Amino acid sequence: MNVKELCLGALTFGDASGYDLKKFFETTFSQFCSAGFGSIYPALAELTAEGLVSCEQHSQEGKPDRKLYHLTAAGRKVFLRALQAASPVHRVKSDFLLALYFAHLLPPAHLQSLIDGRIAELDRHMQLITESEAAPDTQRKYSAGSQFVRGYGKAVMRAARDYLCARRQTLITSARTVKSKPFKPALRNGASRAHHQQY
Amino acid sequence: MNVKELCLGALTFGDASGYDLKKFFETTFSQFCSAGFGSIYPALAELTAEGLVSCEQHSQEGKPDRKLYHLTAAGRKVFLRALQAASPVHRVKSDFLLALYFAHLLPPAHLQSLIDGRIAELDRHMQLITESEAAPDTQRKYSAGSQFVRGYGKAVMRAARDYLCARRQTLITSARTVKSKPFKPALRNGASRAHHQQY
DNA sequence: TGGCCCATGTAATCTGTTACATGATTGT
DNA sequence: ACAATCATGTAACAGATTACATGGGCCA
Repeated sequence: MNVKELCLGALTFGDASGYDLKKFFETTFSQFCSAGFGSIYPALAELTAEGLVSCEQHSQEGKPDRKLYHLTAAGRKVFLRALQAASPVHRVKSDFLLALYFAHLLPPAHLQSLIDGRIAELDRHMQLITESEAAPDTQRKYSAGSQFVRGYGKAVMRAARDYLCARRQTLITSARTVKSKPFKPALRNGASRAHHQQY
Repeated sequence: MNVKELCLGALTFGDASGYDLKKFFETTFSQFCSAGFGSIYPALAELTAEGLVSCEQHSQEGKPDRKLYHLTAAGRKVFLRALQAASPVHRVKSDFLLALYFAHLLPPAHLQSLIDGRIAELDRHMQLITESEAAPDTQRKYSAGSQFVRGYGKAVMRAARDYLCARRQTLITSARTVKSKPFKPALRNGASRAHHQQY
């Protein structure tokens, strides 16, 4: 799913401007995707050219003009097709976990702030979900799918938070001890047939 | 963290070829990143040109030649610096969750296979982690960081699995009922100042 | 007065994916 | 006979990030 399809999907919930879509992605879709203006605006232009969305310009007092985009019948069809055709890949890209993997190379203080920061981030994110559940906004908030995904997010983040809290100290102390005795085994099982000078 | 830095990191555990690194990323690093040959080989070439890794060619009988890469002192320094400088972003990109968000637009059977498939994937992944913990391989497997990350993965995946199993039926049934009464509220709070024909 | 919100867009750059090209060996 | 493993690479392409450019209103 690229930004174009993401925009189509968001527009199934109603008309919106590029600016609105960015906000929407940041809040409602933030658990599983992200997109910046640099990809949203070109995407909307292309979708308009393809006839998958229509666009109306609106003048506002004291604010810049807005372009309100609307999903066309063709756009809806394309989105539904894409939704069913896409292989449901779930991918995590985390410099946080990468850093933790190399705990033995990091100062304990850095490790600590890394984990504490992540816990705070998780708390903030879970808080936002809870608030969005409480606040009466649009009907979309109560759709089965959105409820399910919010629940999923909370469950997974809660587990992450619990794990981080429980194992935090263990990691920091054991990383410190391991640090003193460095090891460098070969990455592969087969014995290396040549040797390097720098060892 | 890009592929170049990822390669440097992997090479802190010992010398390896591009092919080895791919395997390594697929197994050990799979929880938080991924990389294909198309990025690994160019990355290694660039790192060699920059003097961050050194390279030795090895002839093998019955197998293609291998280029064994070795982290230089400069490379190690660059990696440590990058590791501490990087903002520890944790990002999820999931067409699976996106699809579930639009449960009201999908046939129940499709929804079911989506969730069942994901559960199977989680089981497989958790199984792989458990196996890698049991199998005695290199010392790296027992480093504090790798243990921590494996535990994290298992905890989070377990929570995801539990949630999916518990709410699966609820989603499928309630998505079906919502489907019959479509709604289209505006995406933003402010009332729209113009109207479209296609409604 | 400084910074954030609203609002749209372009252009350069970075990064990674996909497909192609080659080729011997081993297992089913 | 066919697929998989081992092994390295290139080139075209897709996709997204980043920085830039513009400009009024609002709040502390």
